[in-house]
Amino acid sequence: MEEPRRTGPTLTTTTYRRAVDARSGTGPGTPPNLTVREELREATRQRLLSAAEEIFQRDGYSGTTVGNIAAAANVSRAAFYLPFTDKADALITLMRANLAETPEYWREVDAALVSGDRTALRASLRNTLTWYEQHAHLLRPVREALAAHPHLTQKVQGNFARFADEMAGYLDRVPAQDRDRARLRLQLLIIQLDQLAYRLVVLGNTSIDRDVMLDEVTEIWRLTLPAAAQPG
Amino acid sequence: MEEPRRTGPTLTTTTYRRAVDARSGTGPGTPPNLTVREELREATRQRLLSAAEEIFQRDGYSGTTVGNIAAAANVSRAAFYLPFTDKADALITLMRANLAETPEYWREVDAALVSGDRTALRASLRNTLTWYEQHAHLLRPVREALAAHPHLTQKVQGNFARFADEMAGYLDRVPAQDRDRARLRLQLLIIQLDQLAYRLVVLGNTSIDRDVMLDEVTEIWRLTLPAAAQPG
Amino acid sequence: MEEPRRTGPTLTTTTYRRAVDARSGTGPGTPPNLTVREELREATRQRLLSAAEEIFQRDGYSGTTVGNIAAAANVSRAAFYLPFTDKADALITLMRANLAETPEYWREVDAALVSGDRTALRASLRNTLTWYEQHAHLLRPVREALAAHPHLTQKVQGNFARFADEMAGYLDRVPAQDRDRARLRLQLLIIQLDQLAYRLVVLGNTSIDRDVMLDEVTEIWRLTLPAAAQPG
Amino acid sequence: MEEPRRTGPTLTTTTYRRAVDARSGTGPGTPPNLTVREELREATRQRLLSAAEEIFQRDGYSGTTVGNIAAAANVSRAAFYLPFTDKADALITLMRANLAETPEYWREVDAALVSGDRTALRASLRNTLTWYEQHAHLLRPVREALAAHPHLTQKVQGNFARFADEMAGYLDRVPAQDRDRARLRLQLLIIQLDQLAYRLVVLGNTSIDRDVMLDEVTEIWRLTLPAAAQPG
DNA sequence: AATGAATGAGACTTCATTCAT
DNA sequence: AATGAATGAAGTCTCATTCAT
Repeated sequence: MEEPRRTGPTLTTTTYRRAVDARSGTGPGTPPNLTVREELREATRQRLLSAAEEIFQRDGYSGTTVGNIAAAANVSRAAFYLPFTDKADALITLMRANLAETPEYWREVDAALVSGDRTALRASLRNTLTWYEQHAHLLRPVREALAAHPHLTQKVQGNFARFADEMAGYLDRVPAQDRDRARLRLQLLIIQLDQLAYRLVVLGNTSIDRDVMLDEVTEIWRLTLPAAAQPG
Repeated sequence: MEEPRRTGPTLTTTTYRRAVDARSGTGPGTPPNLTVREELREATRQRLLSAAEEIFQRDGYSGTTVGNIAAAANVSRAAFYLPFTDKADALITLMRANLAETPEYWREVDAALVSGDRTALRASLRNTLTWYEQHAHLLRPVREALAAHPHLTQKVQGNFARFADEMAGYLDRVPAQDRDRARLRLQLLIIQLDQLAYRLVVLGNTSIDRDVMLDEVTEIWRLTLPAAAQPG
Repeated sequence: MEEPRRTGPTLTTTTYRRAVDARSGTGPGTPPNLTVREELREATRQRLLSAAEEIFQRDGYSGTTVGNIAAAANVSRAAFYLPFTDKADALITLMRANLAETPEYWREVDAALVSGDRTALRASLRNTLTWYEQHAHLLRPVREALAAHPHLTQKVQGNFARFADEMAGYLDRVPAQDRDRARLRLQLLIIQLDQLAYRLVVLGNTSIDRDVMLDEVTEIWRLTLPAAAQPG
Repeated sequence: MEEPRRTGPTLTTTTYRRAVDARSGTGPGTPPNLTVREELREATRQRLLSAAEEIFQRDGYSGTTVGNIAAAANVSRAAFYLPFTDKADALITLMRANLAETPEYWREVDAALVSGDRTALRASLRNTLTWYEQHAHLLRPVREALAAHPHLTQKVQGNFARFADEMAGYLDRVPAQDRDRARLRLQLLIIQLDQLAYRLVVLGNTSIDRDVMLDEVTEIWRLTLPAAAQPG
C-alpha cells in the first residue's frame, strides 16, 4: 500500500500561534523557568507541526505515520502525543492555521460581482486557482482525512459553501426577492469552482486548459447570478 | 497497494452467474461437478462481497479490516484472500459491480437536453439524486479509498467528468461552433451536480432543501447550455 | 528463511515397490478396472515420490512444502495426502527405499577386517564415501528431519551403529574375550566414519584432503581393532 | 532467514550486565535513569531468553513459535521483536552465550595428552560428557536449526573440528614430522567424541554403558595419537 | 482417485497508543 | 518535558491439513 511520492513543493514555514504567548505575557513576575519550559514545549510543537506538514504532503494522510512525523521532528513518538491527541489532531491544527481564514480573494470576487465587471470577475476567480496552488500540499491530505473521518468536517471551517454568506456586498445589492436564489446559486457555483480547482491544481489534471475553463466558469457565473443593483 | 496477482478475472456477480448458467445449460455433457465447485466458490465470494459492502458502509474504508469482513461473512480470514488480493481489491470489485456502468438516467438527461423540456430536465436531474441514494453506502468508502489512493481512480470508470461525452444526442444537435463550449460547460455542470448530490445524499446534509436546490440546478443548466437544434 | 539451492545431482529413478503388485497378481479374475485404479494410484504415488526426492534435495526438509511436492508431481495438494500421511512420511518412504538395506560395502569391510589386508580395508572404507556420494541428496534432508523429529529415528533402520553387528565374519574371528571390546570399538569407528563421510560428502567440505584422511582413518581402524584370528 | 537488521550488537547477558554495572559505577555523573531503562529492557530480554531456552528445549527448534516464547515470557509477541529479529536470532544468542566459548575441559585434555597420563586423559574426556549434559537442552534445538539452516553454522563458533587446533600444548610436543598426522587424528577423534556424547547425552541413548565406552574411547586416543615428547 | 475450497495457525511486520521513569 | 519500553490490533502471507464433492 504505497503512496505516490510527490515532488515536494515549497513548505510554508508558518509559525502556529498558541495561547502560550498570551500566558507568558502575564507579567514580569512569571518564573522564568516556567517560561523556558513553555518555550521548549512550544518549540517541540512547532517542529512537530512543520514535520507533519512535510510528511502529510509527501505521503498523504493515511500514508503518514506518527512515527514518521516524530522522526522528521527528531523527537520520540511519544512526544507527539503531548501537544496532539492523534494524527488527525495535528492535521486539523495545520488546517486551522492555513486554511481556516476566509481567503482574501473572496472579497475580490464579491467586489467584482458588485461591479458586474467581467474582466474583474475572471481575474478574481483566477485568484482562486492561485490560492489552491499555494495550499495544494495541505488540501490533498485534508480531503483524504475528511473522506475517512467525516465528523472532522465540523472541526474545520473550510466549508466552502459557507463562503456564499461572505459575499455580503453583492448579496446586499441583489433585489430582495432574488436574494435567496442568489445565495443558493452562489453556493452551487462555489462548489463547482472548488471542485474544478481541486482537480486542476491538487490532482494536477493537465488535460484541461485552464484559461479556456476559466472563461467558461466566468460565463456561467455571469449567466446565472442575478445582477447587483448599481448605485445611482 | 499491489496489483492483484490472480490470473482469474474478477467477474462481477451478475456476469459470473450468467456465464455459469449458460455453461450448465449447454447440454447433458457438461460435467456438473465443475459447476458445483464454481457455485460453492462463487457463493463464498458473494458472501464476502456482501459482508464487505456492509462493513465498508458501516466503518468506512480505513475503518474496515479484512478480519471484520471475513467474520461478517462467516469465513476464515485466509478465505478472504482466495478471491481477493486485499481490502482494496474487494472494494474495487464492489465498485465495478455497482458503480461502473453509466447510470441509465444520463440518457434521460441527454434526452431532456435535446427536447429542451424544462420539466423533463428537472426530472432527469432528480434521478441523479435517486441514483446517489441507492449507492450512497458505497460512495462514501469509495471516495475515501480514492482519496487515500489516487491511483485507484484508474481502476474505476466512475470518472464523472467523462459522462459529458455520453450526451451525444444533445451535443450532436448543438451548432458546431458551440459544441466545444457546450462540452466544457457540461463537464462543469456535472461536476457541480456530483458534488451537490454527494453532499446532499451521502453526507446527509439536511440543511438544504432538495426541491429548491433542484430548481436552481435545473435553471443553471438551462441558462448556461446552448440550445439544441430542434428538428423541423 | 531461505534454503541454499543445491545444484542438482543425478536423481535416482528408483521405482518404489508396493504391496499393490502382489495384490494385482492374485489372479486373472481380478476385475480389470480395479487394477486400472490401482495402477493409477500407484503411478501418482511414484510421481509424488520422485517429486519429493527432487524437492527435498533442492530445498531441504524444512524448506520443502507439500505444495511444492504436489506441484512438481502435477497433482493437487490434497492428492499428496492419499498415499502419505504427511511430509515426514514421504521422506521416510524414500529413506526406506534408498537407505534401509545394509549397503553392500559393509561386507567388503568385514572381509577386509578378516583378512587383515590394509589395502583391502582402505579400499572398502573408500567405498563408504562412494555410497555417501550416491545418497547425498537424501542424506541431508533425512538428517534434518531426524534432528527436528528425533522419534523418526526408530522408523529408519539407518542406525549406523547397528552396522557393527553386521561384521559377523570379523567378530566371530576375534578371540572371545576381546569380542565385546571389538564390537564397541567398531561402533565408535563407524560413528566416526559416518560423520567424516557426512561432512566430506554431504556438506561438501572441500578443505579436507580425502586421500590423506582416508589413510588416517584406515590406520585408526588398524591400530584399534583387535586382530582377527587367521585360519591356521 | 534475514540477517538481523538491528544496529545494536546482541550482547550475551553476562557481557551486557557487566557493561551496565561498570558504567553505572563510573561516578555520580552517570544519569541513573538510563541504567534503569537499560535494566528494564535487559530484564525483558532475559525473560525472553529464558523462555526461549525453555521452549526450545521442550519443543525443539521447528516446534517453537515466537508466540510460545512470548507467552512463556509474559510479554506480547511484538515485544519479542524488540530485542530479537526472529526465532533464529534468539537461538543464536542463546548459542553464543552458552556454547561459543571453548569449553574449559579441552585444556585439561590437552594437558593430559602432554603428560601422557591415561587416568588424566580419561578424566578429561569424561568432562566432555559433563559439558554435554549441562548443555544438552540447547544442543538438540541448535543441531536442528543447523541442520535446517546450514548457513547458520558460520554464526556459531561451535565448530568442534576446530578444537583440534587448540591442543597447542600437545601438538607442539609432537615430533614435527608427525604433527600433521596428529592434527588430523585429533580431528577425527574429536568428531567421534562429539557424536558419542551427542548420542549418549542429548539423545539419551541408555543402551550404552558410559564407563565402558569411555574406557574404549580413552584407549583409542592412546592407541592412535603419537606420543608427546616428554621434557628432560 | 482426485480435487478445489476452506480452514486455522503461525510468521513477521507495522502502527497508534499508553505508561513508568 | 520527554522518552524508551511495551502493548495490542491488524495486515499480509504461507503452510499443513481436512472435507465435501
